[in-house]
Amino acid sequence: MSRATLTRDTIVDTTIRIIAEQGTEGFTMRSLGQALGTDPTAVYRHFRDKAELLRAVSERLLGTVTVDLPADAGWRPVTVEVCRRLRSALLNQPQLATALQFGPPLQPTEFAITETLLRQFRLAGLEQGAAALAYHSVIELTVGSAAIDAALHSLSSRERSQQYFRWRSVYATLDPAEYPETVGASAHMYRGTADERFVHALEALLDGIVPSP
Amino acid sequence: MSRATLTRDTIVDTTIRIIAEQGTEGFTMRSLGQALGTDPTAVYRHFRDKAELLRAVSERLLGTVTVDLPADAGWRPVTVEVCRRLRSALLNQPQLATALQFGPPLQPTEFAITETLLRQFRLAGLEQGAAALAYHSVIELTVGSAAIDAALHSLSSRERSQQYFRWRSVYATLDPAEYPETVGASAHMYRGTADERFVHALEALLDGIVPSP
DNA sequence: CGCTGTCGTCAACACTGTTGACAACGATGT
DNA sequence: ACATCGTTGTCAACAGTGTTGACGACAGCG
Repeated sequence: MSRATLTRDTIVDTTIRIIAEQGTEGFTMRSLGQALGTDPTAVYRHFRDKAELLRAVSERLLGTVTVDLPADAGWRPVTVEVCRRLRSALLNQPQLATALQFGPPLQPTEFAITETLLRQFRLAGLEQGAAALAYHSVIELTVGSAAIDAALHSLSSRERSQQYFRWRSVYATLDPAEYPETVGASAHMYRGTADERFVHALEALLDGIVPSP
Repeated sequence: MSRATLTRDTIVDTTIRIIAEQGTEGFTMRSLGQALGTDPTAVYRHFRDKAELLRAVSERLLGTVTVDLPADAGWRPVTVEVCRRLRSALLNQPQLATALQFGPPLQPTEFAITETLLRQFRLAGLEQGAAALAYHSVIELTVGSAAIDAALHSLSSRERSQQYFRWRSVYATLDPAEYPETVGASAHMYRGTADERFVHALEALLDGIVPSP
């Protein structure tokens, strides 16, 4: 019986589970302790503070972004796949922005993402400076898409559809004299899944970055 | 002898000032009360809770986005200008994501932004469905750019430049064998101002959305 | 066996947003 | 002019947050 019931891995596991089940607000040090079956402050034996724990969580989530990528798919499908995975990882942890506050000097997995994306853009024929700008561009789009959809991510797909429908209704019932375009396009707003909208935007961005012949 | 010392406008003013000076973490109900010279709980006579106050703040900030737009500049400069203003407004209030949690049924100013952007895309020749997708795309990019730069926004331009330099150094000193592209492009990362990078990304996105002949 | 260092436990601190009772004050009706 | 009323600032307090320091149980080791 390993008396050490608590380890960094199990703590990170439980943290991810809590956030996935109850959302980012339902995760507190005390709820974590309860889920672990220990005193809440026992976690501080393994992590300096909550920020370090969340950094470890983001490290775990971001670790899946660049693994097992299709080798011979070409730069563009690989780029889309990496960004989709990154967006998915960010969705599971909106608080990553907090951990990201310290900037790039982060975890090894972040460097792997940067390296992978930069390589794809170089494969696409971009110079180093253009590749760096392209990297910043796709990261901004990916983070934004995740931030916008983070609130609805904890909902079921049914509830999400209902929410989209509700928003379309709001747009549709605006004053047509004041908001003609919004009313006219209301049926097309928030159509499909958030992932589909993101991929559409990403494809457009990539079209603009690397114009196809 | 101002008896009605507190009003919604002055509270919103002070809130914006505190967030601008001390960042989003330095703003609490108690610090707000101290800045107002009243008891912290007096604010609750004018706003139901902190969320409603922040909604009023976002309403104030977003109100400047669509006013006095150049009339005959063409859809593209107008779109860029609106997105730049929106990004600037979001930068001043990272917590807007919290207020935005409730989704589109928000304030009138948000509808004005949506209407303006949709009209520009219609002017560019897009159908209603394509305009809606384009709207979602530019919003995602704008929100993401603001989210990424929010952490550094409270810094002075000098400190910001130093931070950028520090990050470039981190990239430059990685293992070239493992991260060749990152090391190679390190000198081009985080170049220029964040606004310039955003406009570059936005221009690329617009190129992809509405291909120029 | 005894020692040492790790690690879970407990109480407590400073802080947050928020609420209900209380009181001062201007405005209002007769 | 007086009493009344509703608005609004004040105060104490509550539940909840992250975090710290003292305490003690336990494993491994000489």
